[in-house]
Amino acid sequence: MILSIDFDTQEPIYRQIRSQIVSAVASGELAPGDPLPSVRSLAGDLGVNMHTVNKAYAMLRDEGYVTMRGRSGAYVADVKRSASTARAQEHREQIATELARLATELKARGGTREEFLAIATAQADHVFSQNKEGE
Amino acid sequence: MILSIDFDTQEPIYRQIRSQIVSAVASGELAPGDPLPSVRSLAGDLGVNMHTVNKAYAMLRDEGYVTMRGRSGAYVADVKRSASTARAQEHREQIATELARLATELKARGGTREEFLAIATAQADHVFSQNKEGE
DNA sequence: CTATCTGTTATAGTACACATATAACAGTTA
DNA sequence: TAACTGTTATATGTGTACTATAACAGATAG
Repeated sequence: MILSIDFDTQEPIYRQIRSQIVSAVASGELAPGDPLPSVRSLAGDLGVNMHTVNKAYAMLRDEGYVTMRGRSGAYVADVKRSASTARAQEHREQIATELARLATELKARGGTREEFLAIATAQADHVFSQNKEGE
Repeated sequence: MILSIDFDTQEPIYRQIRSQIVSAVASGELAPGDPLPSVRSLAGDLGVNMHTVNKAYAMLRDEGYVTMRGRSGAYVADVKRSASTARAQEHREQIATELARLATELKARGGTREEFLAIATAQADHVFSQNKEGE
């Protein structure tokens, strides 16, 4: 998988790395057991510092997306098998909170319930139709 | 309307002020023409600096939520009447982008399209059912 | 007209997050 | 055993958030 960093945006680099890896997990481009590049090599490829990549990896580890195996490095975990975890429940509650926030923003500008759900459905159709297996 | 600031969260104070005023506009608690407290009095009530409130007001002004009238102060604007503005279009695109982001996050953890739409519908029902007129 | 209050801008200081740089460490493995 | 992994420690520079003090132009109540 290829990561691309935008240095001109407000989103921190380590979050960009984290988001793109999560996206790859979502699309199936990264499957459980797949190895991730080492923090040093990825940092070199992206032109960023080692600690920036390490911060992204540590976050992915804390979120359950990857596991570390000593020298072997970082591997994609089977996060989908922990759907009933307390962590997974918190994750869904956080998504619900953010959805409510977006709905409120739209409503403040005159948007309707149907318009919000239309946008949500369109985006869901787009996201959940993507199912890549190999690269 | 009463604002409450959480000093222990990561969300900046000026964003908390801005969000709560937008929420009040969405619920109808604040209607077009309603006056907002002055930056100095609100800062005093909340126990924050004047510039922090001013930063929130400036953002609300740039977003079209409020208008300024010299000494009279800040008033709630009729932002719902500018639904076909370029700014309104950007706002909807930004919401769509964030919805896609949330859908991707849920999918990465094994969530389905139906589960995402179920959460979105539940939140939409909750948000769009709130319609306060007076305070 | 004039004093007052409004948002706004300028300057300065503190605190924290982000990113960098260099260095060293424990654990795993070829 | 040597090499590579993630991890941690320390230090530096930059940008944002918040505070503090001060002054300004514009609108308005008296």
